[in-house]
Amino acid sequence: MAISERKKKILAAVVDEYIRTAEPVGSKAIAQSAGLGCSPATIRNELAELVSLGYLEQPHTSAGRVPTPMGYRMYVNELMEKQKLSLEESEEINRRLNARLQQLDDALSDVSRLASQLTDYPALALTAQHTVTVQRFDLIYVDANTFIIVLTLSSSQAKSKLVRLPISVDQKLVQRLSSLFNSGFTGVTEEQISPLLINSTERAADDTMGITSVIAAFVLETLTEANTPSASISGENRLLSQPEFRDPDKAHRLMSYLSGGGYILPPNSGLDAGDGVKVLIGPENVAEELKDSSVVLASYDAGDNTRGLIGVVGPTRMDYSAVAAKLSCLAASLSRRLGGGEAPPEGMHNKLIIKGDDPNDRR
Amino acid sequence: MAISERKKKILAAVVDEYIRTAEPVGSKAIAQSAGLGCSPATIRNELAELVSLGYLEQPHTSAGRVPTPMGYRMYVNELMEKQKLSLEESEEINRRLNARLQQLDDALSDVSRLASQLTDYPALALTAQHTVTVQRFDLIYVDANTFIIVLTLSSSQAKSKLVRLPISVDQKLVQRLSSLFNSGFTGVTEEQISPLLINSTERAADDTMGITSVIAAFVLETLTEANTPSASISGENRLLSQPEFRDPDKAHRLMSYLSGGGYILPPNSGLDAGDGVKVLIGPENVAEELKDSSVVLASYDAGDNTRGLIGVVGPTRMDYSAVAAKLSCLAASLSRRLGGGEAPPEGMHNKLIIKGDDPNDRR
DNA sequence: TATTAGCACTCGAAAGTCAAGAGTGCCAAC
DNA sequence: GTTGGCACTCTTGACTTTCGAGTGCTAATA
Repeated sequence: MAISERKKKILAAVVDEYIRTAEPVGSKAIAQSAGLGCSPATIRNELAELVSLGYLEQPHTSAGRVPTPMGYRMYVNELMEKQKLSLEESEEINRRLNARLQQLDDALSDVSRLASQLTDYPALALTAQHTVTVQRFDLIYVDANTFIIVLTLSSSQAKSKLVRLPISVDQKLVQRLSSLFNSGFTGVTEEQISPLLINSTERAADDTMGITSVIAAFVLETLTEANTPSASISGENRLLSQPEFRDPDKAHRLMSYLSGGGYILPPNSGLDAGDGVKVLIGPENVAEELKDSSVVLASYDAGDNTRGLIGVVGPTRMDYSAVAAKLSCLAASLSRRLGGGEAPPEGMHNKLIIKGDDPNDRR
Repeated sequence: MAISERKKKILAAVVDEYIRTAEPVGSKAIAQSAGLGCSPATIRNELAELVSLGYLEQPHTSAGRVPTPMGYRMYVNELMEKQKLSLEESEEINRRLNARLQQLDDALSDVSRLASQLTDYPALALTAQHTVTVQRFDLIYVDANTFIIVLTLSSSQAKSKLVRLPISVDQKLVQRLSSLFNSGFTGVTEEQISPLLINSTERAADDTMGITSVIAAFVLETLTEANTPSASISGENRLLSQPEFRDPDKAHRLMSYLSGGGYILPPNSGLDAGDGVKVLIGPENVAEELKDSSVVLASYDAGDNTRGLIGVVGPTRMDYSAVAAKLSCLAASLSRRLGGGEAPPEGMHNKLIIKGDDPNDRR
């Protein structure tokens, strides 16, 4: 349904103002702010129509207007001015991202923390489900009681573990195991590692001390960890500064949903491609707990043909424009760093160590 | 100053009751609960004295009594019955700890999350400052563009990184670098790694491609990370279910202090030894933000001659007894797993990967 | 026909009032 | 030293009142 140009301007003004103040906005305020030269009375007529069209609502008869989810949707799709970050701002983001990613590991939680700091809302970072295999297998013999397992994964990470044994092992045995694992366990997925395979390796290596199973356990553990999509959430506490979460119960419900590793995405939707930013407004969310909050999502190229997500959660009255701009810049920076086989900048190599939040952790 | 036996009983009853209900407790309630056969009037007299001694206070003239920090202190030191966990409970803790630690990495955040779940308060886990060195150094040559760095640390961890280069390297060069690093970079602390050392290694290896500095950077990064004391905090949101944090501003202040990696400990106090549990009540905390909260801390043996801390933060009206019992059990379990050079149980090896929370993250 | 000024009306938020109840402090009696 | 009794205090919650922002409608106007 088409809407007059003026109605759009008014709707935009209502949303902008409401985002700014969190208070229902009245006709007078609009008459001043939106530069269309007409009186409050005229605006009131238009507002009444916008209400009956479903874009706005009134908390009660004699209050100002508040956008409905449909109103926000219209705003996000057509009305809001796409905010461009200034050059300094986007360089700032790059710089901070760089500073973080130079650290080892924990990229995911660093990214979510950064997103939260940038936007001042709770933020999350997710990795996609993924099928990682072992590409190469090394055992380093240290001494009779000690060796190191080094796995090179198809995701271009190396994972290692120091194993100390209460018994002595023969260097020969370690070498045998190394080459057996290299032929038997490379290129296989997590599911293909069967007790059968482990047993036959154990026999072939002539391993009577159960070392094979220790190694196999590490391989499995590592693959499981690398395959599990994982999430990191930061800055839940920032919810509390939003007036819509002044009710501690409401805040608590959402926060514990989030820190329980809440599932933000519609399960089928997958992570879509492109650097586009996706906005889920209020009831558009599947999770009951999010029905009156909004989520802004941006996806990034995590290399190894997978994509990850960064998102921000806030009240429906969220500064969509600013958040979208920042997330999109952050996602682009991340993609540049992690993605696409390009040689990354000096000293930086693909690494996005997957980090587990236990999804059973909800309470 | 000595206090009559009866006063102690009464004080204990007040604290117990207040912990349970969060409401000021009156003389009548005590007369019933504490099994000392005397009337409310008698109790009132005693209460008045306890107030003037500083153990209790009244929110206003005609309200029940509430413990002061000094009252809690007395309670914690002498009065509270040391709660013993039932065998099932402590086995439950062990079991859950085990389930978590079998995962790779992230031990710290798993531990804090577990502590928070057990106690239903926000919890944190800290590692001590630490001086880790490289014990052994391996380079694995993969192909002309790829090699793997494997560091074995004095903390009995192995850390590895896959390095892909845009240029080709000679296998010989990799070997030379491996042995040079093994002699030059083992046993040295982070501070001892100087540009001088790096330069001389580079020259000795005849490395014209800057590979030495890539490796040295990884060594430095790894040591820095391993040496940095780090903290993980979980379950901040649980604060919101405490009536004393119904005020969102108050809750917000404390939560952002905590998730900013707040410094809980008096800077000089160090982490003390022993499995004792330490309680900091209200104003005993140094941080302004904690002045009206309490902290319960337990230290664990993190192996490698260092100790770590687990702690729980809550209102001064905290169930000290239960929290102390749980933390102490958890710390003991952890110590058993990480500490003391003992061979850990099947499949478990020393690993407490240090995980960074950026201390500059405060806002 | 679209816009505007004017005005009565509505409703929520904030302030004020009041009664009920829990708990005290004190006194006199045991 | 302990207890029952009683007047007093202070908070809490319910109820009322007031105030003001904002509306919807109508009639006048461009």
